[in-house]
Amino acid sequence: MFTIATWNINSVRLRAGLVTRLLSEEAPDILCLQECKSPVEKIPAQLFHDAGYRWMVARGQRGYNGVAILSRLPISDAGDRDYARLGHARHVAARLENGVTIHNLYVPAGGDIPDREVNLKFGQKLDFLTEMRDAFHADRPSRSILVGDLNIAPREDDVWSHKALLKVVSHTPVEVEHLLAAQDAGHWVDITRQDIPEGPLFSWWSYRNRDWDASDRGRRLDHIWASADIAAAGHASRVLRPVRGWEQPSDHVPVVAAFDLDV
DNA sequence: ATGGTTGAATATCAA
Repeated sequence: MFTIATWNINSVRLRAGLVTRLLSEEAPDILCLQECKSPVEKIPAQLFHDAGYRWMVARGQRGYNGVAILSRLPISDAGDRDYARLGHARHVAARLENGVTIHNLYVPAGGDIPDREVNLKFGQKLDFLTEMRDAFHADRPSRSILVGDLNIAPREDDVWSHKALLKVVSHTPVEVEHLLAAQDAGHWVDITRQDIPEGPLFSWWSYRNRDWDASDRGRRLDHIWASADIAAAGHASRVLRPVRGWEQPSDHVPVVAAFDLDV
């Protein structure tokens, strides 16, 4: 058995202390981070190493984006893809010794206006998802886990108000359609919803709310998927809501799952 | 309809 967590950390250097707190309190075998906002060489890898996470596979750039996989189980670098040719550090993959591949993704947020004719970023988001679909169609994943900030809340109960968010980027029908097409192409199973089929499970709350907890205007943007061949091994999903209340928090909280597979 | 906050890098851009 092993456990895996995904967390958009919104600066791995500013929040290195929150990362070590999570490693200490939750001790996932693997932690996938997004929005590290750091070149790889400036990620505090030694700190994580000293906390028992001796392996790291990462991609980074100055100021924006950035993804990292920390692990206390041995992992090897399994490459990356530049979906939609944006030149951004938004994907990295690692492989466990048991042959399981971990994909860590940070899908573009997509800007404010959900119309690719007037908002370049929205088009890039859709293109990114289309290329994910095509890649999974060309090479159907097996013994694979895909996690990350997918920046889309696909279901009605993945947002605080389906009606209010239908025209808000992250919950528009065209985005949901693109996300589900990528999921279907890879025969990916949403492990969080396999475990917890109904009800709100928000993983993100805006910084712009006076009281995130009381108003609870959240969205489920962070996901854990598994390829169909290993989906039955996934269980014990959790969304760590209290982390949003930690000192100087990220606007996202970790999502966790366990897999009953030999390591 | 609007504005609200945060981080990186240092004037804005991205989220």
